[in-house]
Amino acid sequence: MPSSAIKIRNKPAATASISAVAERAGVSIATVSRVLNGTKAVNADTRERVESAVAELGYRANALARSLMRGETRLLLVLVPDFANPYFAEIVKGVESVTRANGYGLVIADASQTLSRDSAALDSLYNRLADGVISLARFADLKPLLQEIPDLPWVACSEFVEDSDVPSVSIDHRQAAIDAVQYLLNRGHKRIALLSASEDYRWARQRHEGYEYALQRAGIAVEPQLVRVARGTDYIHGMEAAGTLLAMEHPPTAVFAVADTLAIGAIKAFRRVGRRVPEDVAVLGFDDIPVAQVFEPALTTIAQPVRELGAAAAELLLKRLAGGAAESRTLDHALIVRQSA
Amino acid sequence: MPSSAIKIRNKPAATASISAVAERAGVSIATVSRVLNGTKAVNADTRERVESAVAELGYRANALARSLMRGETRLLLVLVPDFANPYFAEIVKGVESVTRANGYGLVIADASQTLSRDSAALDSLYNRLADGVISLARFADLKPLLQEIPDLPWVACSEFVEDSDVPSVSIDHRQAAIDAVQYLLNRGHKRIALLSASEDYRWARQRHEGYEYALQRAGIAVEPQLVRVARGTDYIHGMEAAGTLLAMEHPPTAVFAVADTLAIGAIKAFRRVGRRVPEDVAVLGFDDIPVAQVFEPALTTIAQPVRELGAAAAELLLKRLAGGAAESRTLDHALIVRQSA
DNA sequence: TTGTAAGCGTTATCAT
DNA sequence: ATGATAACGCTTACAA
Repeated sequence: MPSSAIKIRNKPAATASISAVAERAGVSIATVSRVLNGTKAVNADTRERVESAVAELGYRANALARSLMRGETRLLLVLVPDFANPYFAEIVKGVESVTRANGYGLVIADASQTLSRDSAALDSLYNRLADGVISLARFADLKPLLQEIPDLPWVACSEFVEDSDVPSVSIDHRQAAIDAVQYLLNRGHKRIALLSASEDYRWARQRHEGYEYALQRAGIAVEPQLVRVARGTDYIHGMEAAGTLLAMEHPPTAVFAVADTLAIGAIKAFRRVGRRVPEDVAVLGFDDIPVAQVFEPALTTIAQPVRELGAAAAELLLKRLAGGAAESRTLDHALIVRQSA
Repeated sequence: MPSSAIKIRNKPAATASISAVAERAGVSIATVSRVLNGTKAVNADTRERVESAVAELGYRANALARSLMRGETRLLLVLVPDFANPYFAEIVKGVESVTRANGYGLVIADASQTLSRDSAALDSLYNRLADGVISLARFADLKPLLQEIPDLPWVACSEFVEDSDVPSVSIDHRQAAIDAVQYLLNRGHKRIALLSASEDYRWARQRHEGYEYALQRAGIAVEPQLVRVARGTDYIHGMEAAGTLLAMEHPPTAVFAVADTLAIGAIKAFRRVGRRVPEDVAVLGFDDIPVAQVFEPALTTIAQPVRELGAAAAELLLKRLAGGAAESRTLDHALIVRQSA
């Protein structure tokens, strides 16, 4: 016995292939394939022989070879712009609940800017590895991405692709923003600021539009100084962007943030300069992320049916893969009134 | 299962194959392969012909076939127990930063309980699809998982596998807990409660051990009533578990929570019954998640080098794939003092 | 330098 | 019911 007592590699032969199983069971590889897939009738005793050979060898079919033959991988590619965002995480869970039930696996890939820029990367990594794509990627990244994986069924979730036949699942971001601002108007606010995010996200632009529409509908002029665009969607970006808001000559009495993280950042910034929320400034968020209800003041916000969004996107894609025509869907949002506004 | 109505297995030249390129360029497929991979010298003009044929046809090599031949996929499987947890998300980012630089792609899979239970699922979905595995899965799920993908190099991150040669990357959870509790002791606290999580997570157990050790070392007896185990790691679970803590006859003056989410939940629960943090009860968390510094009071907590954890795990695995011996690593943690304790 | 051909591990189409 | 055998799209000796 060598002293290197470690190396517990019980698998001496690398991997058993189908031919090894066939040999051991004394049948042809075709028969093995049949019992594995239950594709055709096989005698009870031969089936048993094959099955025990499989067990003894610890055989597992090579997914690569199988997919190559079948022309399908039963894998779906999910493009996520930011793992750290719980919003996307929830959507993925929704996606997974339906794909798993249908025997599909998920390949989740980071569709961050770096990847989107270097178009070849995505292709060389995942080309032909998935049967379809569900994308949560930024609007701005979507088109280049789409070119990279052209001949695959796509479904966009939360975002959408203009001038294309890519179906999408989303809430009506514009209408949701209108509802949010209208709520603030109803509470008597006249000077309402917008804390927006990069409009590389289509939803940011749409919420922005809703904000302006609601204001104009109420006969209130949109003041450019009241619109701040955060450099990202983290708490810190909300703090930054909201920082100077209250230093204005005529500060806003309410703020509509296009994301809860930005809203919380803003609240934090306001507190630092001694303002209270909602007494001095009302703050309304978007997304209803988990902290929203635990933060103090608890966030008044727009909730998206995140899980359902993901599930619907998956259903759409599966339907499309099955040859059916998939139509875009719009799901309902809801205004959740808590304490911050 | 599909309702066998229609089997549209039409592959009407959906994608150009290597032979199409060869034909168009007037060369053999071998030559095409060579210019694609730069594996051997090719005449300048033939190379050009091939390249333009590739461009015209929009040809992209089929990753499946290529991997089947090469015996490697250049894909790494990352097992994540919970997408919604930003802690794991950050680790994945760390992993990605190094894998991307080395030309490896990531297949991120949900290693939730459901998947771990049904062992066949993991195998049938991802078998042979990855060259190696980085697992963030729960300790309790790890072993069954490991059996499913036996002949693949594994690296555990944050968790580890006892009695195996699976290398791991982690901080010293036990020592971190000792540091945390010692800090509270130094501040004069004698009655310190533990808010723990399911010990399906090995780190939960280790932090628990550290808690007990630090107390005993200080000559303080461990009181079972002061130890509460939350049913999960969400905010709500922290609220639940901490709820009755202050209703005790001799309530604790400080709480050490094994996760920031639990800590925040606890603070929320304490506030509900009119207690102030840190004046009435000090609360110390773990992980330093993004909200920790924005929440009020800002969380005193133990920070893990999350990004580095992921990067180190990836480096370990890559090294192992390259044939080298990979050794487990322990990274440093840090106590971050803010306001809650 | 280039082409021929033998696999890689499956599934699918024939016969038998 | 079972067995040859031809794909699937690629890489890589081995020839030419």
